Order: sequence, then structure tokens, then C-alpha cells
Amino acid sequence: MAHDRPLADRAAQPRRRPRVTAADVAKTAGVSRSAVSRAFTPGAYLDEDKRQRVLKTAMDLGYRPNALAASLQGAATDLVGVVVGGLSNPYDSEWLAALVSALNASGKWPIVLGGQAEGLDESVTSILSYPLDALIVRGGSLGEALIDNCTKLNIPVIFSGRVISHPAIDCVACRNHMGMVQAVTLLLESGRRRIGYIGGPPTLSSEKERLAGVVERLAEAGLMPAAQVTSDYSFDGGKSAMRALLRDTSPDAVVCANDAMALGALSFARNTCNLTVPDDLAIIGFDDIAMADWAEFDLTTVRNPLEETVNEVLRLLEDRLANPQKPGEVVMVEPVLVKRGTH
Amino acid sequence: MAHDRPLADRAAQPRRRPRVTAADVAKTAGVSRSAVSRAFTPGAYLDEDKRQRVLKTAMDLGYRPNALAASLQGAATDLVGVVVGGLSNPYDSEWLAALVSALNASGKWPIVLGGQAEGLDESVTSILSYPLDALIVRGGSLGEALIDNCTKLNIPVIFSGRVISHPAIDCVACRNHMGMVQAVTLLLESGRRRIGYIGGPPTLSSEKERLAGVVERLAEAGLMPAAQVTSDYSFDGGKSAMRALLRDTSPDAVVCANDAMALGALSFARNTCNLTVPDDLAIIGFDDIAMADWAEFDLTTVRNPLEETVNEVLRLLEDRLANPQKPGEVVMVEPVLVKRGTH
DNA sequence: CTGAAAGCGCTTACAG
DNA sequence: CTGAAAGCGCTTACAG
Repeated sequence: MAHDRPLADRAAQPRRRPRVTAADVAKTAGVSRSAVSRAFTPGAYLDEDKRQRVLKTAMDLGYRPNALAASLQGAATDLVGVVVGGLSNPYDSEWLAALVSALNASGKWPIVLGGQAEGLDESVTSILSYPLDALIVRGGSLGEALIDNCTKLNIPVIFSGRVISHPAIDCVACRNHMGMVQAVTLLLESGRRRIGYIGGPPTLSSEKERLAGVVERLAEAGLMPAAQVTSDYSFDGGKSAMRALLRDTSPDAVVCANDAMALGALSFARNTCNLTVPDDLAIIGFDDIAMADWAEFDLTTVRNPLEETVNEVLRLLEDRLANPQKPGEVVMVEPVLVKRGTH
Repeated sequence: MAHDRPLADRAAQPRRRPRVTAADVAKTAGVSRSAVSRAFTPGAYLDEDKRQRVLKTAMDLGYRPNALAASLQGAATDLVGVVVGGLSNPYDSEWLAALVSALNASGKWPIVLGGQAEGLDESVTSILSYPLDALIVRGGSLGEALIDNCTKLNIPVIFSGRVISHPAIDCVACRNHMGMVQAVTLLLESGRRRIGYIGGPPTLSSEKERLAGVVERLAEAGLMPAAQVTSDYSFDGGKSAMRALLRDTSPDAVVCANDAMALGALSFARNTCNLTVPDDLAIIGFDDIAMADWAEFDLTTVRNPLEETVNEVLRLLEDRLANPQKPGEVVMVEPVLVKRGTH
């Protein structure tokens, strides 16, 4: 018994006072440990009176079954790892909020890793010590190296915002290329010809696809990007990028790889350069975050459907848990051009 | 053995393929289970050659100790519940991102509950099935009822953004009253006399304190609020509130209980009512979220120090884990008036 | 309907 | 330095 230990020992290593245990309830209620377990197991055979007595005692003592001990018996842990990037992109925050909410609603409990760039790989390695039901990874926040790790540990991985070509991995992603083609087409149709581009981190696959969409649609019209700057998907990054871009060129339109940068770019163009948007300069973003619709911005953008994405992630999760051996699934989500006031 | 079960059974209840186990590694490496365990335990005695052999085998097999099984031995789970409200208040999102990042950095893994109002109590009850190291609760997102539950389960609770008078509960909160006194003082000093107020959900203690700060400072100057509307801490809520407020009165200043509503109010005043801010109308918020500093808004506000709050939460957590029996601590954080362009 | 017993994967005294 | 064994809290056949 813990109470029999010498004080010095307890002081050195302040062990948590233990939780109330099924054995405690059994003793108090005068039943067997099995009976206590059965009282908490929906289908189990147990005399109704006895069940009530156990439940009452449990309530009094503040007992509830330790989910971790139960998982050792083979039960699902209902624990899901969620890896998101630095969260400097508001779309990632919206994604996280929607995903957490949806997971909660279906009785899954997300262990969240994010808000930091460095140390993320290490953190993921750490949480793989837990027998997670699955790992959900946002876009390019993580390399493919972890797939092997997870495979060995039998932890399914679901990617959101990135297509992975792996036979057993599920993913859902937006048709980025198509979205950018729509954006550029809109600009071309309204007579824009000097079209610049503000991109995100070039290593991200979503970024590559968006850039390709812009470049290829322009090429189709016999054009090249009037200017091209790389930034970091943040508001401030968009401001700096716009400064750099306007220093060297005078485009009549700028396509941004996400809304946060578009908002920053818009702000810089208006407030620092006194440009009139869209008369002097059109600006189009990507994602359709909540702020894009605010009157101050009224940003024309390409919607990266959030609700649909999260719904698909949850469906893939359920399907995967129901059938761990099924082949990986790739779900593509359609972008939608949202015309507002900046084009 | 699982493989000996009839197929029907396995189909009905698709049990997860088990993880690689210490026993597997032991067998492959030709050592005892104890040796495997010791190879992963920093201070443990184990022949260096043997340790290397075990580590190598573990790597090959993709083994790592199951943290849940280890926790049954009395180890901390390093799992921390984090309860946040509906996340419609951007300050809550910033708080969550900062907290998650800080927890990750110190090797704690947050199980996040939020993004939804309804069902939150039920969700919290569910995650108490896990032997959490602690539960961190944001502001008014949860009633005090859960404190008893947690106490019985020996799960320490830390509140952020709310003062709880309970002998064993830690909390960190902003001096809301003082912050609002500063805001109103600034307005009075610049000659404003018809000062309105847009409040948040009246049940929240932070709201009560902020309202009290406004009312009492006005009373000191012999004034009453020129108008008073209640809303929900969201941008859209701020817009609606401003509409209601301007329908009946014409204040020369409006204090808002948080920045999101202040931004909405500002947007409505400017874009819908064509008011000039601050000439026609001053607007002050509370929190100092990132957007408050954007050129479009340039919002004068009261900073609710985020970094300091999160740092204190982490310190309280560490102290509590080091000494579970110590008395509860109440940490007050000082608000800072941030003068920008809307006053 | 019920209790005693086995076993989930791990760590840690215990006895070499 | 090492292995066999006990035990963490739970569920689930097993045998009444």
C-alpha cells in the first residue's frame, strides 16, 4: 500500500494519489469486481437491482472506469492525434476548430499538436507512444517519413489538404490547380493582363499546385506572371510580399496563394500605397476564411470548402476504423470561386 | 490467440491489429522483457551492448513502449484536458494556439474540447475517463460542477480567465475591472460624455467584471452608460449590437467587452452608418487580438496579456504536478491600455 | 445471473 | 548487471 511507504520515498517522487478503482466500488457495494465492470458495460448481464446499487456507489465515490486500462483489453482508445502547422494561417485555425468540434461530437478525443513549427516531428514521435485510433495530419505540416512509423504501430493516418500516393493512406484535398485556373480566368475576362503572384512556402504540395494553376492558365493566354514573390501564408507575410512586388513592378492584378496573405497584400496596397482596389489593382485570395467576407476586405477568393473537408475527414476516419484493411482513399473537394469586391 | 478465433467473430468486431510489444522485441533480440523495458528507461542498469541491441531491434520492429500501459504503473500520462468554449471569440483561438504550443514544448499532450457550445459538459465527463494529469479550463466555458468530479478523480483543475474561490483550485485571470476603468478614463479625458457599452454573455464572470468597471468609472464621473447592449463576443454579434445601439441613441463613444465585437461594431459604424471613427464616435475594445493592430482597424483596446496568461497557466501546472497538495493559487494579470486610432 | 481467474503491456522491487 | 514474478485497473471467457 502506498501509505506504508517511507515518507522520504513519497517526497522524492510525488506519486499521484490513485483514482478510485473498481475494486473500491466492489468492496463498498459488497459485490464482485466483475459486477462493477458489468454495471458499466451496456449489454452485460447483471441483476438490475445490483446494477443500480453499483452505479449509486460509483457515483458517491466518484468512480468511473479508467479508459486507459480498458484499452489494454482491446477497446478503442477513442484518442486521435491531430497535427496542424504553425497556426499562423487563419484557415488552419478554422480547420482545427471545425475538426475538434466534429471529433468531439462523435466521441473522439483529439490530442492536438501545433502552434509551433520546430519540434513538431519530435512531438509526433512522442504521441505515437499512445495507442491512438488514428492520426490526422494537416497539409504539409509533416513529412511522409512518419507514415512508416505509423504503419508499424498500426495507427492509420489521414491527411487533410494534401494528396499522398500510398496504398493504405486516406486523404482529402482541394483541387488547388482548378481553383487557381478559375481565379486567373476571372481576371483575364475582366481585362487584366499584368498578373502577379504571391505564393506560400514552395515546399508545400498545395503551393506547388496553386502556382502551377496560375502559371498554366496564364500560359494558355500567352502570358507569364508579371511578378512572383514567395511568402509564408501569414497576414504580415502578405504585406511584405506586396511591398516587394510593387517595388519592382506595377501589376494590374495579384493572385495570392491564401486569404491571409491576400488580406495583408490588400491592406498594404490600400493603406500604404494608396491604391484603389480593384480599380488600380485586383486582388484574389484562396480559402475563403471568415474575414474575407468582412466589409473592410470584401475579398474575392476561391473557397476551399471547410465543412466538406472536415466531414470527409470524419467519414474516412469512421470507414477506416470499421475496416482497417481497406485500401486508401483519395477524396478530392471542389473549389468554388467567390466573387466579391476586389476583382 | 486472435488468429484462432472464428472468422465471424473477427468480422463482427474488427479488433485493431495489436502493436508490437516488449515481448516481441525481447524474443527477437534474445533478451528478457525486463531488459527491453530497461533499455527504454533512462537511469536503468543495463549492459551497454545489450541496450544497443534492444534499441536496434525495437527500431527495426517499430516498437515503442505503450504510454498507457506504463501509466498503469504510476507514471504520469502527460495527458492534459483543455476545455475551450465555442471558439467564435478570436481571443479564445489565440489562447488555444498559444497554450497548445506551450504544452507541446513541455512534453504535455492536450486533449482539446471545444468549438461547440452544446454537449460540452458531456464531453468533459467523457474525457474524465482518462487519467489526465490535469484539466485546463478557459473562462466561463464550464460550470463549477465539474470541480467536484475532478476532485474525486484526483485530477487538478486550472482555470484561465476566471477566478474560482476554491481552496485547491489554481486560476489565472485578468483584472477586467481595472482594464475597463482605464478605457473609460481615456474616453472621459478626451471629452466623451455619451458612452455606450456592448457587453458579452451576462453569465460570464469576466463580463460582469468588465461591465462593473465601465459602470463604476462612469458613476465616478457622475455619468451612466448612454446605452447598453448585450451580445455574444463575436464579430457579427458586435455588428448587430452596434445596429441596435445606434437605432436608439447617438453615443460619442462605445466600449466593447472584447475586440471581436469592437471590430464588428467599428465595421458597422463606418461602412453602414458612414460614421467617422474616432471623430463621430470612439470605439474601444478589450483583449488586443492580432487583428486589432491591422491598419484597417487600428483599434484602441485593453490588452489581456496572452503570453503572460499562458506562461502562468504552465507554471501553475508544473507547480501543481510537483506538489499536488499545495493550496490553490490565484494569479492576477495586469491589463494594459493600448492607444491606437479609434479613441 | 455471478465470481474467480486469466490476460492486456508495462515497470519495478526482489533475489540472484 | 539480470530474469522471473508481482501488480497497475480493467474486461471477458470460463465454469458454475
